[in-house]
Amino acid sequence: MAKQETEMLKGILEGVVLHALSNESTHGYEIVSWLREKGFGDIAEGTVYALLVRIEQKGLVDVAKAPSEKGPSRKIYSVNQKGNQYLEDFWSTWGALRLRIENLK
Amino acid sequence: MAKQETEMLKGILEGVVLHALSNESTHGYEIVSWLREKGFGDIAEGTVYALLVRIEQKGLVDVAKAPSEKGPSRKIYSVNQKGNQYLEDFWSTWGALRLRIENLK
DNA sequence: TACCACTAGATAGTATCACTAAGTAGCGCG
DNA sequence: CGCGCTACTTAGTGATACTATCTAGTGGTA
Repeated sequence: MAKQETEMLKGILEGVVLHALSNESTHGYEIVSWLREKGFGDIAEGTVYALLVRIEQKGLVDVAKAPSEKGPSRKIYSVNQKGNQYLEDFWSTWGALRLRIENLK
Repeated sequence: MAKQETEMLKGILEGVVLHALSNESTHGYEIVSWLREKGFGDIAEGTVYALLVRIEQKGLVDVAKAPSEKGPSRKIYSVNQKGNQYLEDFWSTWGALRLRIENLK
């Protein structure tokens, strides 16, 4: 991936994934393919799984185990109250930053 | 500063400063106050100076020494060819990312 | 059976970047 | 002389995305 994009994604990817989970609780593998659909195709799987562990440890999501027809059991992540609060902050921070950047040009 | 914003700035601040320098070559202290004007008020001085060293080492800017009426001599940074290329990439990366994010909502 | 492809997740180590905190240094003013 | 402003430097920290590799289960196929 382009190095610039890698750095820009910092602090953003977490919000993006959380946003996805707030629409529909699901598991890591599904998130990865969802990201690819949304144009974040170059993101490494390892990055996503690490991120999921992180938001779990921060207490932003609840986790449930679910069996899979094909493959190891899944971990289903769903955004909880704290996660929704975080998500709200994320969007407002993003909006403010976006505005300031656009005003530069 | 809010932790979310700190992370979001990664990879962006560099482009912002480079953009400022492309409009007018100037020195670190001036950049800091320019950033404050533009709404990036919470950015620590140390951060800016470290960033300037970085882009200098990357060869994105040329540096000239200039005396100051009041205080130690200044280092005047000006964007060179490589820096302009980097800046172009920065804006295109930013534009693409911004679009993808906005499309999520 | 042996192998491969796909699903699903974990882990160890690295690089980058913004941060805090503290310092150096020159100048003018009361 | 001490204070405030200008101007830059440095050491150390924390967060995050990266690469690369690993474990594991299921089904298909030569």
